[in-house]
Amino acid sequence: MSDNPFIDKAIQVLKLSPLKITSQRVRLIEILFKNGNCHFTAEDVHKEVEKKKYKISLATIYNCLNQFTHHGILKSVKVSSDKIYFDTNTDTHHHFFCKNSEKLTDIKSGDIVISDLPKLPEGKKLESVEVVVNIKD
Amino acid sequence: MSDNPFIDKAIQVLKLSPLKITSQRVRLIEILFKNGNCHFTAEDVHKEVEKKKYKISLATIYNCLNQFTHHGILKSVKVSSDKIYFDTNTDTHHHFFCKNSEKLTDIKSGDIVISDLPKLPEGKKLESVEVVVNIKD
DNA sequence: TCTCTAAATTAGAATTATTCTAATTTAATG
DNA sequence: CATTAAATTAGAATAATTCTAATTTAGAGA
Repeated sequence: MSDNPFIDKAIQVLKLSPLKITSQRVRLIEILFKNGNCHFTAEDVHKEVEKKKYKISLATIYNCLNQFTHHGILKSVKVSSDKIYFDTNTDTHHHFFCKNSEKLTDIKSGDIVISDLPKLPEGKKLESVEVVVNIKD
Repeated sequence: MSDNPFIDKAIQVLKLSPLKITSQRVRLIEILFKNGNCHFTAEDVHKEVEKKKYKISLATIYNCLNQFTHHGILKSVKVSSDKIYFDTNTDTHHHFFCKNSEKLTDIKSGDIVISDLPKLPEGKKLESVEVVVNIKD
């Protein structure tokens, strides 16, 4: 119990997963979920780790971000940037991506409505629908 | 005049741009537009260049793909893959991306309808809306 | 047609984000 | 506790893309 509901919830999901509870993973979750819904690149997380003087290697940061994504703690988002973004909001939703600041912001569910989905190519199954609204200053 | 309307149109756009008409650029356009609407990675183009025994370096392929994109001959598409895809269809449209084959296919305009767009963050301008429907086998 | 210059091409090096390797440490089960 | 599979780590490796600096070329103007 950390008095922060976002951190608590993420730790709960971690505990329910087959992943072990290591100090690195707990600290990364604290960084990621401190302010609720946020978007991070691996480098963002790395900087925050340095600032807090935690000893967590970049390899572990990448490992954890990927495993968290596989276990429903994070979502990954691809936009027209060469970095992978990780989103602490795992609910279905979409994004603004600002080309100037290279920052993502959530579009809250309902603020964008796709009223008609195309039929999928023969024999394929739907995995997800990603909408990115690119914006600039 | 090449008897192929896709190639002819792309060459026209090239001629109207400030880019010079080099043999490399013409050959790349021939490869890209031969079959109308298509999707290519730089490596796809490189393989095709090798197959045809053209002497066009990978650096030139990258340069040209990027310049073509800046001058409206191509569009670039980002999906959850580590490669950049280039699309010969520059009209507004969206994509299926198959996670198994790593292939893009067009969703023709009208087959997907976004009936409600969110209001943009204060002071930002709309650049584009990208919809990717991820599918799998 | 010739000259000239900015643009284009090139090979290869550099960069950048990310993943891999193999050795060491640790969580947590019994 | 003892054990072992999982996690962490430093550093090397990879893969896509961009950069560098030297050479070539397109095409405008004389």
